[in-house]
Amino acid sequence: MDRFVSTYTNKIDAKGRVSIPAPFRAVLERDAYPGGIYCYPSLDAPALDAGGERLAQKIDALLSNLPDYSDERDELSVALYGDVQVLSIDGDGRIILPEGLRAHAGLQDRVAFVGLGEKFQIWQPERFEERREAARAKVRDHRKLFKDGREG
Amino acid sequence: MDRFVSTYTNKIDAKGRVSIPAPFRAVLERDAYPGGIYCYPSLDAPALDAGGERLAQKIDALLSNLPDYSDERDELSVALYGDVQVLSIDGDGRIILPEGLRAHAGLQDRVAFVGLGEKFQIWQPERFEERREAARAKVRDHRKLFKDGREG
DNA sequence: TTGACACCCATGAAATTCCATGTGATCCCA
DNA sequence: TGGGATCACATGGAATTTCATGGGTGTCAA
Repeated sequence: MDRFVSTYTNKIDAKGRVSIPAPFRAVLERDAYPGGIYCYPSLDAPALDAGGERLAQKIDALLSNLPDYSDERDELSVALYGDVQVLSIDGDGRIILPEGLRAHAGLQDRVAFVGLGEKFQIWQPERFEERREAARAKVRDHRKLFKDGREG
Repeated sequence: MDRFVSTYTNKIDAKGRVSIPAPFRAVLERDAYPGGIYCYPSLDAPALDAGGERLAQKIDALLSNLPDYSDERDELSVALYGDVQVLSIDGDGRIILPEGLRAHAGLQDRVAFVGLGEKFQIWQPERFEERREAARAKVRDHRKLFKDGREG
């Protein structure tokens, strides 16, 4: 199975274009639908979530459990589909990040592509470093707890 | 599979015309019946629902599950079909929104097209922003329900 | 004859496609 | 194993196309 792994940092050029890291492109080539990739603001982080067709099908599956024409379904649809943008990939493997998405993630001139398995995230590099450090610290805590439990 | 995805805001011109966003048109071209699109007031929001043939079939399916000559079916038929308009698409991909529909959604000079997967909605942009915020809040509340979806 | 509307064309801005360059990594062969 | 040739890839910019929008004209009906 193909996964998005590792982190790459690329530049946004004057036209708002960014190259998708080649390894990610390779994964997308098998999974993306011809039109491009799906991208939307992360719910709980100043970042963007992105992925291919597999990600979109997850959203569909989620909504298909709700009855047609219910308030609830419309509302979730708005949040799940209304915020999504389809970013087309040009011949050189680049996408254009629209203003709205850039604002949400605070992107300026460089972006970090962070592999998360079946999807990836797009971060402002410095912010991602902070988040990464926090995550490491947390893992250390957990390991410590685990170790204390075993040995204590 | 083709879905209506993302949100676009366009202008109503002096003649009452609005361009349907090109990505939506692409979806409609495969799905719409030649005459135009179906459009009607949303049941539970100050907005319009719209879509192509697939949407119409969904409505049919919904009604066919209810017993003939039941009050419920009559009411729903009226609610769903009674206010439906077929809007023809001109050579430049534009529609004209009749007065009745514009009134229901409070449309002035700009409209937001909101992709909802199998259909899309037409909103007065500011109202939609409020709804979008509410929807996001709700999704955050319901997070646990679809932990396996968007947040992987 | 006056609107309402379908059809056609013009235009500027934005997006997509195409081509060029630099650089770092990889490969191959002496 | 060193060193040159090659390739992959990110990046920059030009050329071309798409698209939203504005406006004109003809037709049909009230």
